[in-house]
Amino acid sequence: MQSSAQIIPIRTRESTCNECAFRAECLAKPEDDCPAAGLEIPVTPRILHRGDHLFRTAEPFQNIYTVRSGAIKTYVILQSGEEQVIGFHTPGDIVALDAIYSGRYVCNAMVLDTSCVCPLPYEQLCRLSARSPEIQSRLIHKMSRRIVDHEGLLLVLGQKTAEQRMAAFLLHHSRKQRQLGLSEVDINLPMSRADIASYLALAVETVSRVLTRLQEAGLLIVERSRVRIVDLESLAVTAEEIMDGGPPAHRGARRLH
Amino acid sequence: MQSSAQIIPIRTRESTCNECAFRAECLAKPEDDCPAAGLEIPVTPRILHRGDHLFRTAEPFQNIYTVRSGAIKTYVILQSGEEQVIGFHTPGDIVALDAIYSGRYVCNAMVLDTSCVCPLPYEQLCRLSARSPEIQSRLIHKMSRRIVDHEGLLLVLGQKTAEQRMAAFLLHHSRKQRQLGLSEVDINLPMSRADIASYLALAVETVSRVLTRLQEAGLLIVERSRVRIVDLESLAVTAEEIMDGGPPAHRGARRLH
DNA sequence: ATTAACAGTTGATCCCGATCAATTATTTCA
DNA sequence: TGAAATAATTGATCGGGATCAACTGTTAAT
Repeated sequence: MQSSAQIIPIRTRESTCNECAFRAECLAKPEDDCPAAGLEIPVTPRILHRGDHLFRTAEPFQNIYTVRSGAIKTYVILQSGEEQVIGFHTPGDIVALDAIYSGRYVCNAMVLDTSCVCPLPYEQLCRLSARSPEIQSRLIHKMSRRIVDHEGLLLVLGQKTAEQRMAAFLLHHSRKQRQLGLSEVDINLPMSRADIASYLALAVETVSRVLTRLQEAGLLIVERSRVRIVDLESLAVTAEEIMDGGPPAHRGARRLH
Repeated sequence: MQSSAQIIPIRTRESTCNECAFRAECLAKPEDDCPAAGLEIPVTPRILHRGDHLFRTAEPFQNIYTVRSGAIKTYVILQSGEEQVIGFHTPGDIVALDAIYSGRYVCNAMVLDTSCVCPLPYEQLCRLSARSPEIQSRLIHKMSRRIVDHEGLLLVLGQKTAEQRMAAFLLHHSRKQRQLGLSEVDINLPMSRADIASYLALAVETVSRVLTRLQEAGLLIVERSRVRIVDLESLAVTAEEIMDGGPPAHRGARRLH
């Protein structure tokens, strides 16, 4: 488990958000300087590795975490003992927004890939946002966006076929990567097939089969945790529900219900 | 459509939250008086009737709405032309938290039953919450709770059988009613079977069949939009996933996946 | 009261995706 | 390096719930 990733050169001593290259995607303001020095959030970025936990269910809630790099999965353990994946979090995302309500973490957060996160003490963030309308607005926007994303996911889980779910999942990652200035066709999936299956409410076998099918249809090239999107357009058509009466351009896009 | 409900005696002129009987469930503070008169939110409660719309998709976002009484459903129109129900909102809930992110309403909000709502101009609310940590905290808590609820719903849609979904749905309403000081066994369902089916990602026929089955099992008495829960305990067992190895106390509770 | 439009229930059949089973990579660690 | 454990793929079968179809209330309008 001890790899060279451990010695990534990053300052882990306390610093402020003014120095952070990721501030445009974070809670801090996008401008070059905070208008008042007092508005800076002192943070201690942490490097974590695959398998590490940020927090676990029922622990008292102290920090929310902004993801700077890497990937985090949140999950709960069902009464059956099975693991149920709740979400995947990549750079720009905030982890633990669901813990604010109860004051306890409601899921476990596990690192999928070497990651850098900024723990933000919630109490401190509240005091800060009370003095800074901009920070307050950013937090609320992040939360609103999470609600929108969840509503989209509810549609996917409730109304889409296995093929459509997988397509929507890949498109989501594609768009997120583009938003971060990365490639929108070379997708890295740091989570296991089992994680994807749990998240999309499918069987592992189905995930595997659907990936194969999408590859055979010429939409993807799948190579382990590496997926290259060959036909982004068709993938979008597959994910979205087709308009009635339109030409059935692609075999993968059927309607349901 | 013109019923006596129209003449409910309520002051619809502008008033403040200090006078609202529902403030404990609203965004305003629970204490008897606001510490500063300036923190009061001037609101104009509105009475709406079945079929009325609070707002529609793509309209510019101006207000969030707190529900005082009645029931609101939010929905979107899919490309197929079908209606997809996103959520049901009852007293204490806030409608349009998902519109903050984009600045546009992302769904339609239709009144299911004669309702009283308070439109809260979002800009105004922001300015207010910037000066009142309590208000800010309440808004954030409401949003966090919505996120938690969505996560629960994702589990239900993704991992539960038709029977479990229906049981979870009824329990959700039961608990909400109890929280409001109403009966936890006499549930009123102001939405149609089609609405329930859409929300739970089931066919209308399945909703009907499951209700019949739960009634035959002695857990419910179904009478049109009126459901009486006879065996709350068994309904909870049906909804929750059963612990492995435990005695299979109830026929309705099987595991899946 | 009569009809139409709609909402809800019940029955028969079918299909997508889960499950069971076997095989083939790929890690992990002695 | 090799063995054991784990992850991923592929095949065969089965079932929960969708779909199609018919029927039965309810509500609405004249």
